[in-house]
Amino acid sequence: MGKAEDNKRAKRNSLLQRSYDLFTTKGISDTSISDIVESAGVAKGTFYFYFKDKQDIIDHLIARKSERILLDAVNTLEFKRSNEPDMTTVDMIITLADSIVTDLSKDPKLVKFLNRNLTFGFYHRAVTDDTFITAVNVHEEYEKILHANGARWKDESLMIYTITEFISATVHSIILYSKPCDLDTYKPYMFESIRKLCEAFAL
Amino acid sequence: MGKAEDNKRAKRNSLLQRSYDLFTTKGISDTSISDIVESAGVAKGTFYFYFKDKQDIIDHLIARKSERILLDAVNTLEFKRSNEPDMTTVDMIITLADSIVTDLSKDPKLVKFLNRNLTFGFYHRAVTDDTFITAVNVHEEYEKILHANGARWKDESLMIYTITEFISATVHSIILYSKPCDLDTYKPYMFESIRKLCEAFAL
Amino acid sequence: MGKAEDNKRAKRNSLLQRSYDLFTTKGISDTSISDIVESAGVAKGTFYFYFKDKQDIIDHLIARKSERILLDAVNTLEFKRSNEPDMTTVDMIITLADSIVTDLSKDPKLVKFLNRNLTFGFYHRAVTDDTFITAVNVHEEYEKILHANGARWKDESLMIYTITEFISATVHSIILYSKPCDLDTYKPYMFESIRKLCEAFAL
Amino acid sequence: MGKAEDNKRAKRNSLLQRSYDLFTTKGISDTSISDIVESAGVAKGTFYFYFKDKQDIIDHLIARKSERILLDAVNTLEFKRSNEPDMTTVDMIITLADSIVTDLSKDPKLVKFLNRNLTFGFYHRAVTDDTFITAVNVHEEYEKILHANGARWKDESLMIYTITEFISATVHSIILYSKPCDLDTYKPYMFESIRKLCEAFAL
DNA sequence: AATGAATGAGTATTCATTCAT
DNA sequence: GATGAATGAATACTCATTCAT
Repeated sequence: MGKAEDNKRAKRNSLLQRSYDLFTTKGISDTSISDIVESAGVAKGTFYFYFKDKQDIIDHLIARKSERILLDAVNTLEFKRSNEPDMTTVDMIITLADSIVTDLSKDPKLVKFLNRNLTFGFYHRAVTDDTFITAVNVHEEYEKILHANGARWKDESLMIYTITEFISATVHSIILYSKPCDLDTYKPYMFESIRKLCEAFAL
Repeated sequence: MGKAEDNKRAKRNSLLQRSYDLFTTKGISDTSISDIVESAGVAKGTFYFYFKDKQDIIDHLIARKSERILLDAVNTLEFKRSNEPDMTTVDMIITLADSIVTDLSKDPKLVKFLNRNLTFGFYHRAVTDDTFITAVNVHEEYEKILHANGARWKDESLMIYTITEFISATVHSIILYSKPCDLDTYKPYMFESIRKLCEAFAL
Repeated sequence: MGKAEDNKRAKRNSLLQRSYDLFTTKGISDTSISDIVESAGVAKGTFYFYFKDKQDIIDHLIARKSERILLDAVNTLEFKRSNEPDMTTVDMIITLADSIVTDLSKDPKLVKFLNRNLTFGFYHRAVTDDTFITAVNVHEEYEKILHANGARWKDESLMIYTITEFISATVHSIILYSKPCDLDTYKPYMFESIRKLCEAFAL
Repeated sequence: MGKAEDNKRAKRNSLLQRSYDLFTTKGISDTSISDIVESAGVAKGTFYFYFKDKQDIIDHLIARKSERILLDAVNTLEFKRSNEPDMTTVDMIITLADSIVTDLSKDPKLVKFLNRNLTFGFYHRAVTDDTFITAVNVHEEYEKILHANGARWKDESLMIYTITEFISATVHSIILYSKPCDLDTYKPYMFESIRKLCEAFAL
């Protein structure tokens, strides 16, 4: 039983991993299903056993990758809080943002791939498998942080949306093209901006 | 003499207009050059006489449309200032944002087409013809407004970048899918956010 | 098992045969891939499953056809030698030439198709599949004949090159246009010329 | 009068020269009429005033270039004969061949362009303008040389055909790819071969 | 669960040629 | 004689998808 299951999971992961490599190397539209299955060493039909179509595997990849970034930020924050238990909520948010931006700046290919779709994991997709189920947990995780220290906000959901969109939008051109400036130059403005955005949602 | 010139311009405009209609109706990648020329009533070769390729006409369209939105906002502001000469710079920025968002909300197809590329006219393209030349003037126009009343900022360029990216990123999902809320609900948060972002750049 | 293999081979051969017919009837550049697949009764994609592109099928055809001509000449020679074991090497070469020219004269379309590329099988192509592998053997076969009776030459490779180029160049216009004379008129001159060319390479 | 004539001739020559440059640089089929007229600085329609189509300008170019090579050889021979009045006809032919091959080896692009069509000027084309009329004179020139010293041959026309085809066929791959050997290595074999071919046509 | 041969609609792009001015 | 805007047929090649095995 488990053996066949493992085999399936391995094949699926191989397809995901290889297609991600190809997407980030050659670009999405220049990567064909043929390229993917050849790289993964499976037959063409097999691809369609595991994924509905090309967009389907792209969506899974975005969810998977953005989830990792978002959860990594949560972990970083938790570690920091264990040393500084008295952080304000705003400082916690800045910490999350810093982690996200730092992760992204280490992986410009991922930035290109996500293409400002960092928020994807939160909203745009029906929950079809475990990957997406976890993505939902991410959202909950963030709401929990917002409420830490009994902080209250005008609208938590809109606040998450606003800040996340702000980060992924501004960071995009800066990481990929260093335009209109490089990341280190922009970071202070960004953190100050986030701080101010928090104020905008403060009760 | 001018007759032939007029004829050319008319044909070019027809291609631009028809392709925009098709792009926003069927989507960009589902619109073929065949569709465009058929709709414009010209031969296929004619398309390639006026535009280098599909991306070329898309770029011209984005520049043209975003330029109109951006300039419309400037005009709206100027009209308002003629009645309220004492507006603060921040209020002027909010006015610009309001005009842009209002324009976009009236034309969701345009939002979809621009796909968060509102800033396109500002940065991403060499200046090759009159369309793009005007786009440059837009940028100057906005810098002028920032400096009205002798206001001073930490970095005008980064400020324009930050606010423009903020608007186009947040507005996108809201206008197209009313997610996570509709525009009227979001507007107060948005304006408050912009106000705060200005603070972040205030000297 | 073998069934699927047979089917593939049959389809491949059908493409080869039909494209040859079209190439020699309408001309190579006036034959489109559409024409070929329509004639072979397969889908367009199928063509590209079996051949890399148009030039690829042309190369295979040239190798295939020139190989047949060249090997046919070897067989003719072997049959003749079984009756006349004492042939001189020069007479053997004339015999080969006669067989080649006779074959070609029976098939002007092939002459046009090969377009002075008779030597193709010898030199110009990496050995990629069985067709081309055989082509290599042809070359060895000819070297063997040159060395029959212990004959020695200044340079066998250059000799084969010289004579093969001589035949394919002179025969071309004569078979296709009977210019500057017809083949029967030219043959004595040709054989005498070859005899003399052999002398030029005799040690 | 003459002025307009001169202008026409200049334009025609410009088209010929520029197209030759493009044909030998980019290749014939990769050179479009657009490329030619752009390079020559005339309008598209003008091309069709001077030449019937692409093949027409190619034919004129081949005639023009091969004529020059062939006449250059005649001049070289005449110069040599003024010093060595007692040359045998065979030596004269070798001298012609040497001149032709030397010219070609200095200009591989021309070899590629002529593509074994050196004999073109002699046979394949109706005489339509002065260029081609001259080409005919070339032929007469060569017959005259064959008859020098009262030499007699089985068939002068076939002899010219045979030797010319021999040269252009063998020299092609050698100059362009140094295959199967380089020109200096091949020259002795070539001259010996030509000498022998002359014997084949000797009465 | 996996294969891979077969599909065929679909696309962008080229270019020789024409003809009204 | 010259122009260049307009043509539109023609073509090679791709690729997501299916389905019999």
